[in-house]
Amino acid sequence: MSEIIIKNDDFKLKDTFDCGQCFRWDEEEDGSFIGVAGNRCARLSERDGDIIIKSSQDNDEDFWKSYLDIERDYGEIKRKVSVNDVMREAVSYGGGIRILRQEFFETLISFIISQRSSIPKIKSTVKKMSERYGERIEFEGKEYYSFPSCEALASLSEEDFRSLGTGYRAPYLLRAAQAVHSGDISEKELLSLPTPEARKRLISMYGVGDKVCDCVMLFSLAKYDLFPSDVWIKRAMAEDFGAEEERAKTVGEELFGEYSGFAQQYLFYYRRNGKKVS
DNA sequence: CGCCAGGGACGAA
DNA sequence: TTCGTCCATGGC
Repeated sequence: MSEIIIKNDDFKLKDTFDCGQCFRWDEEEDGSFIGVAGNRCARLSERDGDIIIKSSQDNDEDFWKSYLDIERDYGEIKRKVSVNDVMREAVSYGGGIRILRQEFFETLISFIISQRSSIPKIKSTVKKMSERYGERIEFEGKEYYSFPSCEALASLSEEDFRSLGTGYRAPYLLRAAQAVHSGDISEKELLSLPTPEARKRLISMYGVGDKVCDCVMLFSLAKYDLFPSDVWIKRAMAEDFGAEEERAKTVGEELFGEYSGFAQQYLFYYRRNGKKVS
């Protein structure tokens, strides 16, 4: 058990955990968040502008600094993406967003589950999967479960996935777990590749399309020069940037370059959770 | 390009 | 209560 204090002006727990990038964090009555990352559980709270981390593991500061992307200067990012009034409003609304550095396998599986689903449903499916096939973690007198390893999931049957409520995604999930377990898809290789090449590798996987591919690269592989585009983003790009919907991704990436992923998160969170225009 | 795939949540009727 | 629609899509 350890307590870590992190000072950071550009960080709000709610913005970061509610912007749709993660499925393992829940808000408590007192405004703190409890979640599981790797094989530890933690409670994060805000006090006087600081972030307080109570982790189930000792000497855990390095992990959290990486997971929470603490070393990055988000002030600079916010200035770079503030290219017009809409982006200034988006940044002002969700200025506490940080892009988490999540585990590759967990992110891949979670975003395959996420297709054509809703956040509460995805969260409950990931939780059930972890309870069945993950490792138990005790924290503050309660039980939590780590996300299952690729070994654990690769040995399941399609029916096992179906019984978790994953529906038609079951074969995608099984094949993805097997691909990672066999080393056919490796995080190490993907990290070493530039975005276009990593994208080709990921999108060649059965059940991984444009959207899932971009989310995995952005949320777990620290590739920021991509602009994940879904219906909300397409709508926003059409209304706020005059881009044709099918060109949303291209226009976003041309406009924001290496900051595309950050820009997309501010815009998405603002349009989806914040004040709506028109 | 168009259709379909589970299933749950949510609002309208 | 029931029905229609939506949901951070992708395969065929």
